[in-house]
Amino acid sequence: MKDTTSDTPLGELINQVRLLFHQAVSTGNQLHRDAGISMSMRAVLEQLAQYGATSVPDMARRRNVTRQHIQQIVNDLLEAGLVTQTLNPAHKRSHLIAMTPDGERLFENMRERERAFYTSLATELDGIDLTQLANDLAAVRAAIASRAEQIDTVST
Amino acid sequence: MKDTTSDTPLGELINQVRLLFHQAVSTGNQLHRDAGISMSMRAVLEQLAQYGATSVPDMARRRNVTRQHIQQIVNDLLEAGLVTQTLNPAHKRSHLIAMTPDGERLFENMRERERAFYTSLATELDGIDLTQLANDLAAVRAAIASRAEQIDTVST
DNA sequence: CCATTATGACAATATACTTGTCATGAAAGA
DNA sequence: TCTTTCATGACAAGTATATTGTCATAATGG
Repeated sequence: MKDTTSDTPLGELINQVRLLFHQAVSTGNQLHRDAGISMSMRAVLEQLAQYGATSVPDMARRRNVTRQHIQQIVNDLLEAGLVTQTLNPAHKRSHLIAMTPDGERLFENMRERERAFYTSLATELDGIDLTQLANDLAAVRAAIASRAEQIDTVST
Repeated sequence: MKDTTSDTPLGELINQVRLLFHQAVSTGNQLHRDAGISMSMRAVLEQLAQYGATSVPDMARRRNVTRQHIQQIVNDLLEAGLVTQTLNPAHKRSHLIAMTPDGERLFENMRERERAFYTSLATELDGIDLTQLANDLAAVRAAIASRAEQIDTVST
């Protein structure tokens, strides 16, 4: 079973990254579908759980996406009552986003489900150093990003 | 510099996969933007270059996506004159998709550009076994996919 | 104080997909 | 052969993740 359509190592890696990305999003959404939570919303909740109350622009900067994108997700979470706006001592206009008790409860449930799912994969993932894998991917990404900056219609 | 928002190895891996996926798509589009080719179109062209003329459903099966999705891309490529429909000896109704000379020329240009880009990354990627990385990702994906099948509102 | 930058709010667009439907042509079994 | 089932093409709409653009206003920094 050949899943590749590429003939260069990097091309093949990117190909696998794409496949795994879609699998992960799809499985993640499936896992949490009854909670009405998308993977994007999950990512925002995770930041709040990990770093505490954060402003929208700061979350965007941390994830390297546009503030508008985070704003959309946060608006959905606000509507769902999973986060609230609190005063930002450092900014009068830009309030901090914080999890509500409901949000915390829901997120913990999600984590529980994920833990169970991860655990069930233990056998299949035996022999793969996931942390090393993640580090290598980060290195590849950094390399690509640094070169990509230099592209400026350098076409053939 | 911490790019993670996760605290489990698998979660962190998925996180890096997402980041690299977006970086790759964005860089790929940037690299080929003057050619008017998206990464989806590129993937179809690559299949045709690698396997020769193929029917739409077969390409979809090979990439594990819906035939409708491939059809959309192929329609765009047809409109751009980069591929044509040829008679399928094995099927009267389902024609084969083949690259036109224009398509082949364009694809070769793209590959040339990519090769140059990859080469410029050699130093940064030194010490990383991209092939091993790709294989490991494929294994992780297979593990997730096999478990995901079993999810059926197994919520907490 | 004034110019620049940051934020929020709103809108539109892009990309890579999916699901759904329907007519028809092809394949497979009774 | 007949007929039921499956595959394909054509078309439509929707989803998920994210982007770019614009505008008014608030905050910051020289």
